[in-house]
Amino acid sequence: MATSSSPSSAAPSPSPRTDPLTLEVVELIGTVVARYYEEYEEAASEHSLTGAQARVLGLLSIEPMPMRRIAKKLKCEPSNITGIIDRLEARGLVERRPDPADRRVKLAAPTEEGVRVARGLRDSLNFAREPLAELSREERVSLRGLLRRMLGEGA
Amino acid sequence: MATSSSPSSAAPSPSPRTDPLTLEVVELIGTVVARYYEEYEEAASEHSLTGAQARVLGLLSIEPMPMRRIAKKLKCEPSNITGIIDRLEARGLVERRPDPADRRVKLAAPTEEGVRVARGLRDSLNFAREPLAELSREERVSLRGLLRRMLGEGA
DNA sequence: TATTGTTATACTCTATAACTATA
DNA sequence: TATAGTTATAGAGTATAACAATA
Repeated sequence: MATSSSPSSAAPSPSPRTDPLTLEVVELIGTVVARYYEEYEEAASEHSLTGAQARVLGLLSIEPMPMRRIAKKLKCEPSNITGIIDRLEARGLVERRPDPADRRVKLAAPTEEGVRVARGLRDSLNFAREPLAELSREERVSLRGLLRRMLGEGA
Repeated sequence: MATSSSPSSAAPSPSPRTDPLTLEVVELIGTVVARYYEEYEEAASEHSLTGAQARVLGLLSIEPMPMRRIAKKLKCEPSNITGIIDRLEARGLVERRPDPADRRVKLAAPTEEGVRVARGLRDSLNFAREPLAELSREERVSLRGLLRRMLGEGA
């Protein structure tokens, strides 16, 4: 922390755990996460969906998939997906289709109505995320770069 | 403000909803949020706490407060806090104290053990958030500025 | 024998409404 | 009368374990 020597060009970090700057950024990220989450739940609620239902529907609206895979994406137990799909199906937003290649598998796919709701959800989310409009184009490019670096190669 | 001429210096944004750059940044923020949330739940779980319990304990470790206020901070109904505090109290991490000024109020405060657990939780979180270490000091300063701008005056 | 989806069970979080004890 | 905390209730998400159908 205090008087580190830091020899090289751009010292990567003096001591990531205690550095006040890092703690401040961590705090800010926490705030972003909290706000984002709130707004996601709110947007879901406006469409009479729970957060989990909205996440599953959003996932399926990109690509139908086996129940098992949904569980992996959501990082929860497969048994939970049964109930979530049940409720989405009861509302006519999702249907279970047989997989021609493997009769054990059920493919969950959004109905037309489900696609519409997913689209509406995505739109209200983009709207909610508009704090980004505060930033100029250059700043958004900069933010994109920093977030990519933070997230590593994967993103 | 559709086809605004945007006279000033740095054009703030062409059309925040559809601009590919903005969508890309939104996507990245979504990834950060998901990862952050996962790691939070994971850290809580390592201390045998649920996410909600960890959030309440973290809150109280900064400052003891009336149950009602916890509900406001967590944006949930006050009746829910009763159960969460019950479970934290049963584990000896939190206690209910009378408020000398108002006998209706109960102040929730962490025990010594609760303070220790809260500290451990915070440490594992900071550890989990270490992707920031990828960034140089300058980059973190830049990120801090961008996040502040995004979040508006409040932060 | 292994895998997919399901059921059964138990726990936690959530909102709503009614209750109590204070104010 | 209004407020703080609680209780009761019901719905949803979660993990665990056991099951049927299929591979």
